[in-house]
Amino acid sequence: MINQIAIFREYLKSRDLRFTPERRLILEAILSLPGHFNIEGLYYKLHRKMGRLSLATIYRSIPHLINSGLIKEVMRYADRPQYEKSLGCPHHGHLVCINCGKILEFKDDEIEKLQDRVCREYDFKPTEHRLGIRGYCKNCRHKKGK
Amino acid sequence: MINQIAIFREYLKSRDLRFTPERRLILEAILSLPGHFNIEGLYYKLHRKMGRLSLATIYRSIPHLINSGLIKEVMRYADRPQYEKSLGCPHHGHLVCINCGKILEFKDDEIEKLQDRVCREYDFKPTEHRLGIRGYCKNCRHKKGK
DNA sequence: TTGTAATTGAGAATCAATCGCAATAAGCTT
DNA sequence: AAGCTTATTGCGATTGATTCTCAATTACAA
Ligand SMILES: [Mn+2]
Ligand SMILES: [Mn+2]
Ligand SMILES: [Zn+2]
Ligand SMILES: [Zn+2]
Repeated sequence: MINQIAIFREYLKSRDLRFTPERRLILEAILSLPGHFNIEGLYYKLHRKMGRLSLATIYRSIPHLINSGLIKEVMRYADRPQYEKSLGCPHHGHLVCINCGKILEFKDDEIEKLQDRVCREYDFKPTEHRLGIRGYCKNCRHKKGK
Repeated sequence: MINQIAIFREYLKSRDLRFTPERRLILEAILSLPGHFNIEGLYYKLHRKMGRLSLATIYRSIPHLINSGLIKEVMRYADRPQYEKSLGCPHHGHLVCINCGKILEFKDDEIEKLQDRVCREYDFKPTEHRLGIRGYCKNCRHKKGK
């Protein structure tokens, strides 16, 4: 995680941007978070811990964190975009339960390979891909009703 | 397409909803559209053709069209959700060019099978899935720059 | 034709995200 | 260490898509 802070600092410097305490706090909060997160959750976490940190500042730093490769947007199914750490976190797809909201992650190299094949077929140079499956998780499908 | 109107009418009746001229016009406009569409485009198409048709009415009928299986939301990458006809349109993934905006569609049964396998592994009952790949299309990748 | 409950259009309301700006401060240069 | 330049912050105002409110209309079954 100290590593990621260094990466962020370096990224900022390379673009003539400043490494501010606010940006450091935002990144640290994200790194200490377990799974996915959204702006709202991040704001409350930071706002609770230390008094003032503007929501606008969080919104403004998200693009920088994405461009530096530290986080990525993973979903936009629901109301708000969801993000997750991307450095050191292998690419994966998501199973989203539309009943209880639980999100399962899965990794499948074969699918990734087939995606590459599709891109080759179309002479398409991919930069990002998302595979999301919605439905009912193990618990919810067996609870009752279909 | 006459078929789809019948389906919509039946769906509405089954839920004690009314088959209004506005709903018919909205569905007809969608059916006459070639590919993907969004609310804004639909509104302008309908508004141009025939004077008054409220934006609110369009927003209100989208969920009904989705629930009746006639359309589905396919993307939410960009600013606004994109929809497409779903009846008689086999499931497919999307290649979205982040330079020119072009959208290519692809179909891959092997990927679909692997997705099913993943669902089986997790005892997950899928209702919908989306595979989106962003990057540079054939033209844009060869134009200039990387 | 009548009655009832759903639907419409228009504008108001909501709410996430962005913007504008004056005060602040990061970080380079002496 | 101090000064300078320019990016950044917080705050409130603004935007813009979507939803809501409500009175007037209308589908549709009896
Ligand atoms: Mn994930
Ligand atoms: Mn499509
Ligand atoms: Zn569940
Ligand atoms: Zn392109």
